[in-house]
This record gives sequence, C-alpha cells and structure tokens, in this order.
Amino acid sequence: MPIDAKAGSPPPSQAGGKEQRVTKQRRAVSAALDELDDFVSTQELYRILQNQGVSVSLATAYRILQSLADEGLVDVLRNGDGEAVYRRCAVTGHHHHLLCRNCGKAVEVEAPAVETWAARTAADHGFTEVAHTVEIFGLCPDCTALKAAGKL
Amino acid sequence: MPIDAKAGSPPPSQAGGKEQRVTKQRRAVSAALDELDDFVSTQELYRILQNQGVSVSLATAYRILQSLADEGLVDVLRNGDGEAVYRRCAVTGHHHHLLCRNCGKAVEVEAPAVETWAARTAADHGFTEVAHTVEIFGLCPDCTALKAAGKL
DNA sequence: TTCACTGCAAATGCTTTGCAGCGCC
DNA sequence: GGCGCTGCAAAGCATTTGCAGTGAA
Repeated sequence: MPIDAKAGSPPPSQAGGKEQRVTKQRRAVSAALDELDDFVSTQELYRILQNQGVSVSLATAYRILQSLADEGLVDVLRNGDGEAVYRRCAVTGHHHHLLCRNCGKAVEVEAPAVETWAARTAADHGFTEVAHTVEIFGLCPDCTALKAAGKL
Repeated sequence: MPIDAKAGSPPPSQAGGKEQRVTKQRRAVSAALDELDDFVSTQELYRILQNQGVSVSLATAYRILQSLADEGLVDVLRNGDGEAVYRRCAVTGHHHHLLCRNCGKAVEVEAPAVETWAARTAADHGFTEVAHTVEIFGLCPDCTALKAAGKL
C-alpha cells in the first residue's frame, strides 16, 4: 500500500520544469496561508477565501494547494478526519491548541517541552524531516459549568 | 463544529452501555486482526477476509472496526492517504505514534512528559474531560536513506 | 421471542478530472 | 499569441446510513 510522499520537496530546479504563473487565485491562496500559522484543510481555506470576498473555485483551491505542496512551499499533514491540511513552511512561531469539544473555542498554547520531546524521540528512532501535530480536546470552563448545571 | 476526541480512552464502564453480541463476522474480523501486527485499512481487511473465504460485507467491516475502536480494543490511525487504519492494541496503555510519511511504518512511543504537560495545560485553562492527540511524522531511517540516494 | 447485527444498495461528502474559455507572460 | 490556469460540472472513492431479514442470547 503506497503512501504518497507529498512532503518530499523535489528540488526546485527549473531545469526542464514547467513554469508557475502567478495568478490572482494563487496569490490569494498564498496570502491566506501567510495570515494563518495553523494547519487548514482545503475546504476551510476555501471558506476563508469566500468570506474575504475572494472568488476561487473549490477545484482550484485543491489544485493550488497540491501544487504548493509539490513544490515544498507548504507542509502537508492529515488531520484526525483524514483531510489533508496545509501550513506555510518555516513558521517561527509554532504552537498548539487546546480546543473545547463543545463550543469549539480554541486556546493557543506553547509547548517547548513537547517540541523538544518530539524532536528527540524522532531522532532516537532515526527519523528525519520531522513534523508533528498536538491537539488537546476538552470542555472549556464555560461548557464545564453548563454540563455541571445539567444543561449539556 | 463538533470535535471528537478518539484518543481520550473513555472509561470502559459498561454502566448503561449496550451489549455486544458475538457474531461470526465480529469473530472473523477480530481473528484477522490478531494475525496481523500491522495497520490495515478497512478496505484491506475486507479483501483479506474475502480471500480467506469469509463473507463479511464491506459495510459491516466498517461498522465492526469502528465499534472495536470505540471500545478501545484497536488502535486507529490515519495513513498518508487519509484512510483510517486499524491495529490490535496490545496494551491498554495510552501511547502515541511516530509515522513514516513515505512507507507508513509506525513506531509506538510513550510520552509521559507530554501526558502530564497536556493535563496541566488543560487544567491551567480550566478545561475538563481532557483528551489529546499527538502524532509525529517524518521519514524513517530506510526512507531517509532512499531519499539520500536520490531514489525518492 | 427480542433486539442487535448483517447485507444490500442508495446516499454523502471530500477530492479529482475533462473540457472550454480566460488571462498571464 | 501561446499555453498554463480557472471554473464548472461530472466522475471517482472511501465511508456512512436506511431498511428489512437473520440469528445470538
């Protein structure tokens, strides 16, 4: 069962490669990714662009993201639902999330300890080009109160 | 946007739970999983059962695997193609995975430090009923070598 | 006998693809 | 002006679900 290796950034050499035209849509997708330092699924990015009034068809969003991934310009991962999620590479401010499973509220948290643990664990097993995902799910204070009151 | 939290092994308490009938299909799926110590997708397991002459419908295979996963009897992951893959869970203990994004190899790793960090972070923010997911992706030693040799 | 489990087939939802027109270079 | 990029709609797939028949307890 072959597992694709989108992340294996092929050398950006333009030897016999094909040019990449800079279009409005491509710029829009790229800009949207710049503003997010989080992973987004194609569907989410599509909605974000729509909310911004930018018109990019869903099919094009898929194509552009795949293209960016092939060029190694973005990181690709799979979220818990099996959707492909993308994030601009080389982000300096890396962090994770604490999510409320009832209301969806998200709290950004930093986890230097986790970062080093992940890096070391991977290194211990000889893994390279490491990336990781960490998400914590729970009930936020508000929803915890709601539940305690029997309203959930 | 409801977010489910598979990783938070819910207490297997059978308080008001529903019974699980032991059927031929369920036994077949379970037996097949026992013989495999690798992750298999539902589709693959379905084909394996067919080759063994065991007749289990695809829909049922999906249902049984989900059921086993809900009970915490099997590990669930997503492979690089976004398919759900299952494997018999040896230990009830909670652990995470280090996955090769090229060949799909999975290494189980324990992360007590991460567990405590997650619990404390959540508590600090007043979150309750906490669960979390942690996955590390990278290239395993073999695939790293392949890539270095330019074969990837 | 009862009610969960099965199988089948239709339905869903994400992702990909064919094709004709548009617009960047 | 050429050729890659877009949009639209249809196709493709894995996964889920409705429903009636079957079988475990």
